[in-house]
Amino acid sequence: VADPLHQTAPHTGSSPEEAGASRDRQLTTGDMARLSNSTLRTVRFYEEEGILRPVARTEGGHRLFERTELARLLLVSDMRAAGLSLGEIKELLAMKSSAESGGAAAKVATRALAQRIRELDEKLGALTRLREDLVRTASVVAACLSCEGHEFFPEQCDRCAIIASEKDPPRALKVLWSVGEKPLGIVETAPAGETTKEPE
Amino acid sequence: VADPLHQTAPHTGSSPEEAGASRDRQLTTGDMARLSNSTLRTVRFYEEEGILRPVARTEGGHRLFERTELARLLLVSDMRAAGLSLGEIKELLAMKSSAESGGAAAKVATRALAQRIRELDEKLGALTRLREDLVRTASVVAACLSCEGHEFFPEQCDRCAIIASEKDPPRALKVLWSVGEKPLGIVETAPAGETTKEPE
DNA sequence: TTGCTCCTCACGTCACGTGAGGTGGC
DNA sequence: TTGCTCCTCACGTCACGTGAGGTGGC
Repeated sequence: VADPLHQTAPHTGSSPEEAGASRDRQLTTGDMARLSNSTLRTVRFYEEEGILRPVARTEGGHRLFERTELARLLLVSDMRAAGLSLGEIKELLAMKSSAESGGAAAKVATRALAQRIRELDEKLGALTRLREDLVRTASVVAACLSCEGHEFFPEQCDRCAIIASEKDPPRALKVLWSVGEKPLGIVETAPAGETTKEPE
Repeated sequence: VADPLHQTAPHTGSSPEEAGASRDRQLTTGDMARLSNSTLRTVRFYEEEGILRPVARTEGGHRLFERTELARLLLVSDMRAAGLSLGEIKELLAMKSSAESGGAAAKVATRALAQRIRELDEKLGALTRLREDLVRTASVVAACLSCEGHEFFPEQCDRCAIIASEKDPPRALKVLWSVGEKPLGIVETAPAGETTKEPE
């Protein structure tokens, strides 16, 4: 909802010609964060972790990055979003430089990449199944939009014809729409009669 | 590699008839963990968070769960794997019980589910793009398998014909296979001559 | 001179992991 | 009686988030 970084337009200079937003100029920490949709803190943290390295600092101490570091950050961000830990990502980044020859590096990299691709396929499968489950759930729940003052509503929807007639209902429907939950504050030893006020 | 829970067979009793692994028997914390591929700690943590609730305890203090709680745990696990926070998941789980009528609940749920489905689509897109990038990278790197003692190897692979001839190379190739990195221990002010020992 | 950007600590948070030390049930 | 399972604290970890207080550059 609220974006983590002040998402103002990056280069609101007068003319795009002279505004200095040109290619292959060095990037600040803020540029890196904006262009990768991450945060200042993340860029600095990745530097601490040895994943990114600024080429220089201004005399004021501001970091300056090459554009290749942005590509690196973008790859790391995507791999993090795919669920890899920073340790696993570091291994991938270090594969080539820790090999003795090109052939050795290629062998290690081929294996590792194939493994990561298999894992991505598994994850894509899981997310797709969840998606289908939610889609089917939403289409059933849409039939409840006109449910007002129904005798079954909060506690016994599973006895309602709309829900009960579903053969092989999606899991999210079973979990979200079956017996209502009372997550906290259940008072089982409460004296009966205080709960419902009957009109006198 | 090593599975987090001791993955022994759950019910190694004599005959499957009498071994008591039947349907709708109550589940222990360990059953819940095994059947959801999570851990004892996670099940307990979800109880602390109000997401799961055991129906009872044995006199020894062991938790007992209904089978519906397993479905709940499975849904929560999948949503966590999809990147939702426990706070977001709790909101989804509480939607129905916090609504006034069936229609109101359905309205809230329809909106929320549609939103989550959109987010899943975005995530699926991102993971698919990463997958394609890795696949293309692997297919290029496969050509390096026979690279031995090459003049360009560690530092100048981007000048090698195999790499340079790629028009629009995948990002992972650029990051993983361009100029080699020396992540730690760069000594720029080192006195020259100590690094390489020349035979006398 | 005024904002906006970036800096360095340093403590907080989220979702668990990982023992320590003890009991339970077949 | 012996294992294996489960229990309750309680501290650790990973990947950052979030101020506090200060400087920088157009």
